[in-house]
Amino acid sequence: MKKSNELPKAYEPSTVEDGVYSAWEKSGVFKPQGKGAPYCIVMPPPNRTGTLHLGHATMLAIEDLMIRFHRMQVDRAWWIPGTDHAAIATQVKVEKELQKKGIKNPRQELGREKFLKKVVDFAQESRDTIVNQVKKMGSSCDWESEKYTLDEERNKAVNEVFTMMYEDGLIERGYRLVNWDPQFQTTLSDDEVETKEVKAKMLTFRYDKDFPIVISTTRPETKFGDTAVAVHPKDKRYKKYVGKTFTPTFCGKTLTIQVVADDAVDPEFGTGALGVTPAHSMIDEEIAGRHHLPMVQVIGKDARMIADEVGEGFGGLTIEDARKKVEAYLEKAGLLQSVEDVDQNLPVAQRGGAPVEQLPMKQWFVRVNKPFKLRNATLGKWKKGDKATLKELMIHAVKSKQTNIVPERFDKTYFHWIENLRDWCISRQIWFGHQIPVWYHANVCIPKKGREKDVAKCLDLIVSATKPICAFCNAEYEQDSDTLDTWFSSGLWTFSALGWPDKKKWEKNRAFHPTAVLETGYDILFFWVARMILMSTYVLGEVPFKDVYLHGLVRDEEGKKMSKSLGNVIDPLDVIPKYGTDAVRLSLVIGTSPGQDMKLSDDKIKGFRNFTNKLWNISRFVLTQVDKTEIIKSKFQIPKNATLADEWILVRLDEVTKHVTEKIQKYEFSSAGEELRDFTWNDFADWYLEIAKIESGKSEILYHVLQRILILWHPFMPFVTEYVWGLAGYEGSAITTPWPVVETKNQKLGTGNKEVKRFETLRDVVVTIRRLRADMNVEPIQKVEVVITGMKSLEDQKDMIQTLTRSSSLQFMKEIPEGWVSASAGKGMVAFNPEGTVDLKKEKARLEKELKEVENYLSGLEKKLSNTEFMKKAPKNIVEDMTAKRDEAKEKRDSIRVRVEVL
RNA sequence: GGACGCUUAGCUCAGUUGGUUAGAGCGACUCGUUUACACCGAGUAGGCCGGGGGUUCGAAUCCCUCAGCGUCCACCA
Repeated sequence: MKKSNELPKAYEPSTVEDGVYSAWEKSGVFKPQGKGAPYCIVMPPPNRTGTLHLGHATMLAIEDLMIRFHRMQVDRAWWIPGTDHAAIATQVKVEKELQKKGIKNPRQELGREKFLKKVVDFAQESRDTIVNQVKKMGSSCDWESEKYTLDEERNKAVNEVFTMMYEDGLIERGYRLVNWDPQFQTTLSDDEVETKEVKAKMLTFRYDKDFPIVISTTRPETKFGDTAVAVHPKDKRYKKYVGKTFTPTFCGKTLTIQVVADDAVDPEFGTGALGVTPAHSMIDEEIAGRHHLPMVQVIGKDARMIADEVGEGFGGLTIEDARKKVEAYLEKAGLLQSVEDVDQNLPVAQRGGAPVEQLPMKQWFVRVNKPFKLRNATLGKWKKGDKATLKELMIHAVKSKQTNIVPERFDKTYFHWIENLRDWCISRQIWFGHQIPVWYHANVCIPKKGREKDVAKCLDLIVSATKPICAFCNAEYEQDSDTLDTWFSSGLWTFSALGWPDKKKWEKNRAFHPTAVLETGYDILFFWVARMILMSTYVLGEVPFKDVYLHGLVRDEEGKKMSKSLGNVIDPLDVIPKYGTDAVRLSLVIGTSPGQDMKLSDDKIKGFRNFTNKLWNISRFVLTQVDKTEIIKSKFQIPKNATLADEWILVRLDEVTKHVTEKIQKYEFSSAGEELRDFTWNDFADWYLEIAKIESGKSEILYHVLQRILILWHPFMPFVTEYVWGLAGYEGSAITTPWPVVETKNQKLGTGNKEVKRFETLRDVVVTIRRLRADMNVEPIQKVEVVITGMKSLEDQKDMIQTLTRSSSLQFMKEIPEGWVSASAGKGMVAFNPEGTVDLKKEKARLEKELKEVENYLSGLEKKLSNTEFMKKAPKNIVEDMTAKRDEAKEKRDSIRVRVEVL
């Protein structure tokens, strides 16, 4: 072990961190230990699309904090790491990379097998990078239980749930309108579609000159697919046409247009008549559904016009070209009434940004509004066999507080999203992902011998993880080529990571589910959190996690989103070598609040780097003061010759310990860290350490306080605390040291406590003495007078001042005025005017005013405390607090009264 | 259009079912380098808590209203 005076003056994180981490990893402490209460966090799996960003770093810092805290509370803490295959995101990434290398159409050119191999290789590389970064952050996760959303076990879970849902009628195949991304040739869920504001032209026109109704649209090219014109039922202008059918010729194509009345139409907008295009607009599809209108698709998967369904000359055109051509046609034919420039919200793909088309397609859907028979007793509300919908389960999970969202206001957002939730399209036309476990019967039936009559019984479709064999004929089954939405597998994450559906593994880990908390950014509340609740309540009948902690997004100094194109990205791997992991972690945890975006700057991280260095130097100093051979390893006890300063620091230490513990439990990490920093820097380093330089015999206390500080800081800054722990020679390692439990039986803590007050007054005196020195010729006696009135007698004052100043080498006033209280103070003297030098009349007036205020305050409190209704519903601690405040105010009132009388 | 959030010191933000004199970090300014630390210490200045109204003995905090900024959802065809 190095001697502390040989330690470098500044903490050098880069020489420390890797060694500390690998020592932890080797010792096996990341695995759940002992027999405490299960405490499990399943890590939100980062996408295997490359590298981690600060959002991930935030997630890791907070989760590691919670895990370490609970591990030290001797819970069976288990943090399961993993990565997400991220289906479309990863595939897109690889396609782009391959295109850069000159392969224009990677999927066509390579074929499914070769292309998938490329994606899998890339995903593996990403995984290795990510794991490295996660370790760099100091994350104490159990690497031996690492999972992947696309590994074999997770695939089993996916197939199992798919089958269950299919059997329950919750998954069905249907020909419906879906979001289609023409760029990547796949469907998208509603959540993967964003809107972009663009300038558009709104045309007001007739289909042809004989058609009686004028309509408006920004998408004239889709009008080939119109099958109706809808008007409001009460609109007098169009009443005579409702129910009639027309056959106008629109740009060379004959349409069949019914006029229908529907409440969804706003009579005030445009002409009050809406051309209904069921195949290319969700709203129109709904209207069409109500009136049983046919659906005519005019745009194909390639985002070009379908030749058979449009007028001559329009087939094969791109949407843009067709739009221009329709407009030109209408104008030429004199059908165009007006053209107006409008702002339009264009749906675009979240990834890639291409405009999304709404097309009717045969796809797989999860039905969220369909009642089904529950397989388990669910959420304590439903019995096995009861009927409910998935939506109802999702709502009840949060309404009943079985899952708590922090901060609470996101409840509303969550409920609102669920209420508007439509069936979830889960099939994707991409290759990378869980292939849909559905098999289709080949068209040609070649009957097996003797089963000729049964051929009619051949099943068209079988849901199965493995290739089925037809009982009646020799036709082969072919698996659906589509894959599942990536969120389908992530929805199962909490329990699939714990081994479900494997019976043995699941039974072994059953106690860890529901997991303790899900910590993630609020931006994926819908994508993921809601779907995990859906899956877990459906499959297991219980919530996936007890709490949800949502952190804010990390933005740059100007509040902009960090993005590569803006060049304002702070890469965790850049700042970690510069300032150390501990500093980066602190800057992501302190000065932030849940659900609120945070701005991060280099200066902020630098500030916390300074703090880690402060802690380092505190330790260095303490270790020079301590002769470890003298320190007995038995339990720390307050020395018999303890001074007031000693008692004060120890009382504060317990107080801070208690507060920090409570705050972490309440997810108030920032506040906990701030209080701890204030104590460490202001109380311990700047004040107590200074006294310890002069007063001897403090080594035990110094050693004890340092130990406690290291423990309390450990979840926030694991590396420096662990390293110092070792240097200081404390028993074991910081990571496994039990969290201190503060005895509060005989020692009431809190700011109202008399003892604490006394010590604090004492500290104020010290501070004032320092000020006195600084302002030696200014005589700021009045301020000192205020401090002295807090003490009971002159004897007390003398005693206290002596105690204090013994520890001070400061110089004080040269001459002591008559009548002042004086005390020896090391090399000099310190003096106070007990009466103060204030104007007595002014002072009396001031006191009377103060008295009035206090009396007022007191009567308000008493009024409230005598209010029976308030007393009934008010929580105990509030009442206690108010009572204490009342007593305190009473005391103050009495003391002021006395002083007023004297004057 | 609906919902949510933000507005507090020059900057970044705390402020716990209303409580006495509104806090911290950074920055600014003054002073200080003698043995833990200049990645330091001791101090100082700086606030009509976005505007207006209300409830209350008492409001940054609760209610109403207006304004600016931001986010999400839905979308008008």
